[in-house]
Order: sequence, then structure tokens, then C-alpha cells
Amino acid sequence: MARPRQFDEKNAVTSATELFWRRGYHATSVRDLGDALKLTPSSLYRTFTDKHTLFLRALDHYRATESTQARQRLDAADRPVREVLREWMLWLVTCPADGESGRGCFVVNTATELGTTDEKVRQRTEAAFEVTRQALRSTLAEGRGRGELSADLDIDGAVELLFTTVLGLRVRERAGHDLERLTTAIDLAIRALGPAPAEPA
Amino acid sequence: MARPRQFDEKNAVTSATELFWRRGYHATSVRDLGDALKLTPSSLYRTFTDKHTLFLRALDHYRATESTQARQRLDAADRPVREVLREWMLWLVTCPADGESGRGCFVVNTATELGTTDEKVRQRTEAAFEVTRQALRSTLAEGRGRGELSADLDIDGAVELLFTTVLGLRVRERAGHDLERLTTAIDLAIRALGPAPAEPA
DNA sequence: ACAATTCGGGAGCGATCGCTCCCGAACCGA
DNA sequence: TCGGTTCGGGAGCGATCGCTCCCGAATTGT
Repeated sequence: MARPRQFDEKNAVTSATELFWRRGYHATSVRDLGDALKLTPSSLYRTFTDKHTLFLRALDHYRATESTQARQRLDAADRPVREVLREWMLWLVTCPADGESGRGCFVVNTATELGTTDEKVRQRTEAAFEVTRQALRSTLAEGRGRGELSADLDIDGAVELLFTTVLGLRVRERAGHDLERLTTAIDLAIRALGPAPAEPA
Repeated sequence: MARPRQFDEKNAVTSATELFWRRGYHATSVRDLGDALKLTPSSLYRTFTDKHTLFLRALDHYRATESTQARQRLDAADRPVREVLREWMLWLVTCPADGESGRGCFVVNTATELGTTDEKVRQRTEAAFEVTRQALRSTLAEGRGRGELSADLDIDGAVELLFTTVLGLRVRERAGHDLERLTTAIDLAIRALGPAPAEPA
């Protein structure tokens, strides 16, 4: 029983996410957002309450798209674990190459910029991290169950190593490091899972 | 032939470094800096030109203190390589515990906040990264030379893996992750260097 | 003693910050 | 048709941003 919106709220959140992703929270002004989303201040505040709330929306949107896609790529059904892991990590350091690179990971950027000062942000970054860890865990467990990984493999430990490596890779992509070097790091991280156990004949 | 300063420039840079380190570049205002360094705007600008230049000074100061100390701790003479690496990485994720934690690494925080947009900043972060890589390289080379590491060890690759892991650890410390989990990741990263070669009798 | 020079302190510049309010127009249900 | 409600647009709020300028005081070399 009122006038409907002339803009798509979802598109607006997408644009806001890209902006926050590239520049970070503090370096992105409300006017920048207004220009990018093609929203006047009144519409922006009526829809998103304030800058901080919009930022949380952007974080949630990122988790619902990029993070979810990352998890799916790791769920790769019945392909060899090492291959899945390798391609997944390679994708992590090249995915933002749709046009531009050096954006890193929005969650990692946010975690380092705001640290643990902002509780609502911290909850979201931590939840995103935990999702990744769980995805790694199930992938490794499946691989071990199929006999591709040693039965002695310490999965919890391997998860911590791979997860830490991924965060480092994201930082390095943001810093503009060579893909070649990152690939080297990826290959060695996977090799750290140990050799494939000998097949019982 | 003029009135001397009433403040210690070095102390001022140290305070500025702590502030930029904790809050990042954009979230730290010139007035915050003035309060912390106990400098009036006129003194601050006369001495440090502007905020951006002071930030570069802070980055240089950090590299000359924290980064240098980190490199020295890695130079640990004749102790076992794995032990040196393990204690070094543990120190990296606990060193800011002089009072407060969750500061991460100033260089890593800066690299993710500003990305590659600021050329002068990029040069400094990249130089700091390269110093760390070189330190890792020489440590590994020495360990291999002493027979503690396999002669087949791909040192360049191991450097990339350890360096990437370190960046990840720094992010996780900033994010407030448990020391226990970080220790697990550290131990597995070191184990990735392979077993000690059998001693020739 | 005296000119030269830099100091610390502070007022305040224009610009931008995040945000609010008011407006006439557009759209809805009854 | 028309009252009710939300819309897009824009002026502009107080606060803070990075930064400049001017001042009297302090310390220098001569």
C-alpha cells in the first residue's frame, strides 16, 4: 500500500560489497556508496539504516555468494582429494580475476582491518572461517575414507595447516604476488598431507 | 642556531607506529596521533610533513625494530633448524602479547588494508616480505647443509610454504584465534619439511 | 646584548564525514 | 477516487577530517 522501490536492493548490496571489498570499511564513504549504488542518501539510510549495517549486509552477501561458491568447489564429489584441493586453492587466488585482481578475500581484509574490535563483524568473519574449516575437514575425511590419504593422517592438524595456508594465500593475492609462487606454496601444502598409502592388492 | 625540540622524535614515531598498527591507516586521525605523541598539529606537520609521510616513517620504524628482531630470532646460529623455526613462528603469534594481543603484523595489516594502491607503501611491505623470505631461505639452506634436512628438499618451495603459512598465522593472531590451533598449524608446517635424513654412521 | 631561527600552542581554514529532514511525486488498497 | 504511505531528490545539519597560519617564547651563533 505504498510506492515501490525503483532500485533492486540485491544489486545495491552487490555493488556495496564490491566497494567495501576493494577499499575496506573506513576508506569507503557513504557518498561513494551512494554514487555506486545510484542511491540518494535518504533512500540509502531508509533501506540500510546506516553505514555499519550496510557493511554487515555486504559481509553476509559475500558469505552467501563467494564463500558458498568456494565451499561447493571443495565438495567435488568423487574426484581425487589432492586434485580437488589443488584446483580449489588455485581458484582462491585467481577467482577475483574477473576484470581486476588484488582484491584478496573480503573476509580476510575485514578481519585484519577491524580486528576483534567490532563484535558483530567478528562473529561473521569467524563464522565464515569456521565454514571453511569444516569444508576442509569433510573433504579430508572423505579422502581418507576412500584410501587416498593415510589412515594415520591427523585431520584436525591438516585442516589447521591448510586453512592457515589459505589465509596466507589470500593476503599474498591481495599484495599482488606472482601466481607462480603461490602455486608452489599450494603444491607443497598438499604434499604435506603425506604420500598416498599403498593400495592393498 | 635555533630552539631545539622539546620532544623525542624517535619516541613520537614509536607511538605513531603503535597507533597505526592497532587501528590501520584510515581509522587513525591526525588528532589521534597528536594526542598520542603529545604534539600540536604545527609540530607534527613541521616534523613529519603530513599523515602519509608519518605513516611511511612508522612502517620503516616497524621494519627496523619488529621485523629486524624477527629476522635475528631466525638466525639462531647452531641450534636445530626445526626447533629454531618452531620457536620463531610461535614467537610471531605471541610477541605482541606485551600487554595486548590481536594486533597482528603491521606489515600484513597494511598490505591488506591498502593493497597495491599506494606505491610507496607497496614497496615497503614488499621489501619486508622479501627480507623474511630471504631469512627463511638461509635458515633452511643452513639446516640442509648441516644434514638436518633432506638433500632433496626444494628450498625455494619450502620458503614459499613457510612464508605463506606465516602470513596466515599473522592474520589468525589478529583475528584472535586460539594459540593452540596456531601451534598445531606450526607443527604441521614444520613437519612438511620432511623427516630428518638418516645419519651416516 | 642582539638578530636569526625554530619552537610549542592554538585558532581556524575548506572539505568531507555520517546522517537527518523535508519535499512533491508516485503508487497502493479501499 | 482518494487517503495513506513510501518513494526519489536534495538541502544541509553538526562533527570531524587533513592541514595551514600566526603568535609569543625559547634557544642559538656572533
